[in-house]
Amino acid sequence: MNSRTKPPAPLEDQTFVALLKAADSLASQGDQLMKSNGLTSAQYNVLRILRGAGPDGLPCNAIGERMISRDPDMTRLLDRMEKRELITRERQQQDRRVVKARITSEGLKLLKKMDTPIRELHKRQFAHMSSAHLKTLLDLLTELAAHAPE
Amino acid sequence: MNSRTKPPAPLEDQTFVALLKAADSLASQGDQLMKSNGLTSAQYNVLRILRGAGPDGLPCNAIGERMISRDPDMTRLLDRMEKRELITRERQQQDRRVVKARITSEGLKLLKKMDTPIRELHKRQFAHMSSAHLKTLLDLLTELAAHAPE
DNA sequence: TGACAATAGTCGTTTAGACAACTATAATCG
DNA sequence: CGATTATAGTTGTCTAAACGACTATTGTCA
Repeated sequence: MNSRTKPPAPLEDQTFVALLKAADSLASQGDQLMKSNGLTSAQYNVLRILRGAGPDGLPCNAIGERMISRDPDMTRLLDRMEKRELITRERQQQDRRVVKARITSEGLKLLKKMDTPIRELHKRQFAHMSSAHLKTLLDLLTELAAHAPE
Repeated sequence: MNSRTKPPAPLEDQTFVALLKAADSLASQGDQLMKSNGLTSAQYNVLRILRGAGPDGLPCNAIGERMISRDPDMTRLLDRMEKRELITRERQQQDRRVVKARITSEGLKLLKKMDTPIRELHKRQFAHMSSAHLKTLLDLLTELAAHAPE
């Protein structure tokens, strides 16, 4: 009896789903913002990473390692960005296997234009949360990341 | 002076990135498990939703609403699953606009086979976290979801 | 009732993601 | 040195995602 009420899902399962849903919700709002600037979120990510890397640029695989979600086809992702002149690529002389990517001034300009809207989006997304809760959330997520494989 | 140290990113920005990275990490482990059973995570999601819906099935758009990340092309997602006989589809007589999907016994069998491995994956993913921390994390994520747009 | 709007799903097309096989270069070590 | 292995990136191919336009059916209300 009481056969109609399901047992509650285990805490880990609930958290798994909640984490993915929250991430999807936040990300899709971010995606919209990127898209309105003609970028995918992967492209935006690459630009931010390259801005952070400075004028020395970064080899392709180093970009991949720093991305939020690793792109399995960095070559063609960068192809598209190079075609739009958001980045440049140059094969290294010292080690001719590596190709270093750098952000162009046009890429920097685009990023700069997006900085404020993105900052404000993130503020809005967490606006309802006290900064203590926010800090706790960040700590727990960091803890989670620390134990993730590689 | 001290011009080489960047100011720390605002808490919201850090949390945004940490949330997306954590979700990506957990999800990609999940994806591997799905894939080893011949499913994408979207397909797995649909199967779980349809199992939860019971023998009455669900209209396509209701499936979309319940998914972790809404698929913009439910038709062809279900096409592929119907072709593999994991689900059936049937147009309703009462309202001939709606098509109801139901899980087949083969779909149920596949899900059942995956239940334990998935349960164990989730347990492993959160193994390092005390159940108090886990509960806190779930609460914070739920709070976040509650304030997300629709 | 009959035009208009809303809802549910489908289909065409372009583009990007996933995976594996491949090329080129460099490092290692007997 | 020369064979082997490791690293870095590229390319081919297949499938799926994204986006919009489209069809069919039902609801609304003047």
